[in-house]
Parts: sequence; structure tokens; C-alpha cells
Amino acid sequence: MDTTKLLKLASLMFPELTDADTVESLEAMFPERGLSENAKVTRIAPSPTGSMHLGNLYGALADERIAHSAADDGVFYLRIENTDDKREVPGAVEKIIKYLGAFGISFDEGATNDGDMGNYGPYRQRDRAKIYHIVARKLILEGRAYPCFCSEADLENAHKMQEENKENFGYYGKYAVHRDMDIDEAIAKIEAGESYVLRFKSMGDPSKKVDFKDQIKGKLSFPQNDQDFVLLKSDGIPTYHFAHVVDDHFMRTTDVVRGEEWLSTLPWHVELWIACGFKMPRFCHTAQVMKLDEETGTKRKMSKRKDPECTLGFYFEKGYPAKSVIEYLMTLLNSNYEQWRSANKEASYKEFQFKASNMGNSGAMFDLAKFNDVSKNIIAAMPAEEVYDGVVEWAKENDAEFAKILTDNEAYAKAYLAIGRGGKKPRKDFACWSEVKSFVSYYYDDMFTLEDAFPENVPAEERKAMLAEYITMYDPADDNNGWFEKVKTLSEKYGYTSDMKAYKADPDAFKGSITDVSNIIRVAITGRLNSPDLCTVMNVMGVDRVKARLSAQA
RNA sequence: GGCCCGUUGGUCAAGCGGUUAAGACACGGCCCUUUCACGGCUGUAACAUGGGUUCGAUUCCCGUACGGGUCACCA
Repeated sequence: MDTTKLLKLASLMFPELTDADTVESLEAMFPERGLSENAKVTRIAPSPTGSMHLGNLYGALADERIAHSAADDGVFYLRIENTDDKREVPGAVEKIIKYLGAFGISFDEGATNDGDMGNYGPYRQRDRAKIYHIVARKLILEGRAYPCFCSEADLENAHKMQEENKENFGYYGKYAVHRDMDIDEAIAKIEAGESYVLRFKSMGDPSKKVDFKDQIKGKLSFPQNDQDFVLLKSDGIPTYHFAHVVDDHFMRTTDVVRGEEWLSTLPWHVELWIACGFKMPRFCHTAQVMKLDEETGTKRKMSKRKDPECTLGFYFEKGYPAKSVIEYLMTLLNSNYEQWRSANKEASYKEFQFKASNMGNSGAMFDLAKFNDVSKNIIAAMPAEEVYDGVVEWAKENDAEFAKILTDNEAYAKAYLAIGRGGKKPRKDFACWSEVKSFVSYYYDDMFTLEDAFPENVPAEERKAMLAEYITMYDPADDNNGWFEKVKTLSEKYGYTSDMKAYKADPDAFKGSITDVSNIIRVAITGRLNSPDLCTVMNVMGVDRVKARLSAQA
């Protein structure tokens, strides 16, 4: 190998590098972290190409929990994978940080809205060009990387030929046309200004296997890689593969958590890690989250391209509490979480001992019905103040009119939100804030609508008479027992039994029951057949509104 | 098409050679109950398929089918 020529090639490709820019200098600049034995370093590495979706959050939560669950000094950091400037969406980084923050996921280091935080940066890949170039130069000098001058058309032709010959696609073997190009020729082409990429020179033999252990999937076996994949694109920015190896090495990641879509290129990465001379981290390839289709209620694989509506924004729009989403994701992430939760009802999810090995390996499906149940439990456990704050915050963004109604009389809203709350068996009325309005509309005269739900077995005249009489009986000072006694008295007077046992045993023997009478009052007051405890509802509404509602139907 | 991953009740999901095959959600019934919600009890319902290995396979191996991923100068 002609070292002099290779040096010339390298300096032509990376004129910004000096002799001091060596991999050793990088090792010194980004030393091992010296954390405790069990400490794990994980990262979330999104590309700022659009809105976050549930899969990103799922991965982020897994990373965060793995880092913070194993030891006190674990590190979880944010790295921005902005190597593809064509796809970058302005403001996406800010959005990522904002959304993850909204779900209570915070970083120990990494990219922030104003610069970087931490000693292993820069944390935006575009700012790391020099670091990649230093490693690339080393690979060139060792004969493990070379420039390739193929045009897009060249590669397309090769692809077509491979299709016709039923061969594997890619740049390898005889299709790796620049792999053994004369160095002088390459130098000449570069000097002439020809566009090129830097390719990895693979030494793998696909007829042999490479064995691998994944923290989630267990033992895996692949054919060895023989692809001379691209390390640096023609703009000098690395591809994911190269950036992954360089960054996760120099940022000292101990556990690479990523989606299982990376499994197929794992042999590439394995060969690259070895070629670079870096110690491989542990890998956790997570099953992918399927998404719910809110229209049909059916489920299918989440897809960035096909499902723009499965963004995290969906959960904000519906008004699901961040806590609910996290809680549900935890049940998906670690299958023993639910069991733990039922034994530790009050505990924060952070107290749960999260393990990568407890992650499912067969594709976690988003189950809307279950998610709603989880969310109902979360909301049911909140004090009225928290519910009020949640609804108001949501309404301010999504229903300004409702927000005004709520804030105009905060005490009133909190009073009815407190009904059935706080005890051992709290009501589970709503799964998200957008469901609240229709549930509480009858507390407001402007939103009150009367459904035609009066019991049919009670003649209208009798019903009106009962309501008229009840107005005179109603006393807001009554407690629940006193309230019920009055309804009982009224029922008996009109011939409706209050003996529910007898009534159930033989309904035909009676004109009707106290249920009919209380439902008449209920419909008059709330406009519907279903409501929380009527006595409390009436108390919250206040005597004036109650009497007005009753007389309107009397 | 090549390579890889997966397939347990309606849904999610335990299980890791011998179990009456957990649990949660949903659904049905009963109880509680002035309605609803909650809660309690209870019921229906599953190891994709064909071959092996084994005294014994949901569990291990091979094939088939089905689903998914990937095969870019995207991540």
C-alpha cells in the first residue's frame, strides 16, 4: 500500500485537517466517562425531519428509563441527526425538545434550544464534520475507505442489472467499480473537481455468518456484510451508519436503543465498529409501535410517511394528559409494569425497575380502548384542582369559549369536577379533556339542553304535578338522606313504590318506582337520564338554578 | 425477489419441556345501587399450520402459510 499517495489523497479530501487531528486526539478529548459499573449511557437521536410521533416518544422513554433506572449516574442525552439537509424542517429541533419536555422527559446533556449542554458535543451532527473526517482519514490511510465517483445514473444501472440477474442489490463485488481504482487516478479526479462519496471497503464474506447478541431480541445471526456502503456523502457529511459509529463511540454511549428497522444494517455497523477499532456498545432493538387509526378504530403499523396524523400533536388536541400517555407507554415497554402498578398505585413510574430485557420483541400495538382505560384511571386519581387545570389548559388551546366559561367561575367548575372524586373508588368519567365539556354542559344554562328522556310510564300531567310539588319540598340544606327521604315521600304520594326489592321482584304489581320519580327530577335538572349523584349535583348548581330548571318542566 | 424479525383468546400480553395456559382491556351475567360511573363476584374465548426431537411439546429443530422490517449520497 502506498502510504504517501494515500496521505496525499486524504489531505486532498480533508484539507481542513492538520497532523494533530488524530483519532487519538479525539479519544483524549472525549474520554471514557468513568461512571459507576452499572451506569448506562443512552441517547435519543431523532432527525429533525418533521413532527414527532408516538414511536419517537416510545423510544425516548425507553432510553430515558434505561439510563436512569440502572444507576444514579446514568446519562441520557439528545443528539440531533441532521445529516440530511434536504429533509430538515425548520423549527423541528425546538419542537422535539418542547414535546419531550411536555411529556416530562428531560436530558442530562445534549442539544438545547440555545446551544449544547455537556462535554461530549457538539450534539448536532452537522457540527461534527471535522470529527467524522478525522476518523474517515484514518480509515483511508488503513485502506478501509475509498472515494467512489459513481453518478446516480451509474448506480441505477447497476441496480437494474442486479434486478435482471436476480442478484443482491448494492455496491459490492464486481459492482464496486471504484474499490480498486488507482490512487493517482482518484487524486486526479478529485483535483479535477469531480463529485465523489467516501465508501467503506468491506472485507466481509456473506457466505459466513456473524453472530450477535441483542439485549431484547437475544441471539441473532446474519450473513456477514459485503456492502461498500457510503460513509461520507458528496457534501462531506456522514450517512447514518458512519455517524452512528463515530458518535456513539465518542459520546461514550453504552446502550444503543433504536428501532428494529436497524436490524438489517446491523452487520454493516458491526464491521464498521471493528474497522474503526472501537469497542461496540450493547444494542437494544425495540419492536415498533403500531398505531391506531382513529377513524376506523383499526390498527396498523405506524408509518412516518403514511400516518402524519399519528403525531404527538394528536394527544394534545384530544387532551390526553401527558401522564396518561407515559403510563400507557410504560405498560407497552415493560410487560410487568401493570402488575407493578397495581401493587404501587401511588408511586411515580420512575420508581419502577425498568429492564431492557423485559421489553416485548413482537411489535407493540397501540390499543385505544386500553389507552382510554389507563387515562381514565389517571384522571380519576387526580384532585379536582388538577383536573380543572388540565381542562382549562387544554381548552385555552382548543376551545376558547369553554375556557372562558370555566375560568369565569373557577370555584363552580372545581365544585362539580370534585363530585365523586378523591374516595377509594373514584368515578372514571373521562379519558381526555375534550370529553369533559359534553359531560358537564348541564351545569351551565347556555349549554343546557333537555333530552326527551322522561320515563314513559309516567303521564305528563302527573310528572308536572310532581315537579311542581317537589319545588316546594326542595331544601338545599338537606343532606343526602334528607334529600332522598323527600323523594321517597313524593313517590309514595303519587303511588310509586320506594321498595325497590319488591318492585324488582314483580314490577307489574306497581305503577312504577322511585327510580321513575328520581329520574324525572334528574332529567329536569340535568336534561339527561345519566348523571352523578343528583343530590350533590343540585347542591353544586345552587338553589336558584335548580328551582328554575324544575319550574321550566312543571 | 434476497436477507432478517415475528405469529398465544376480540385486543394487548405472561409463559421460556410436564401449568386447571396468568393478568389487563373489551364483551356477557350477577351483586351493590334512585340513574350513570365506580367497585365486588363470575362467564365466554387462545398456543397459525405440517413434520420431526423427546416419556412428554405453547415452549427446541426443519418446512409451509401469514404479518412486519430492510435492500439510498433517508434516518
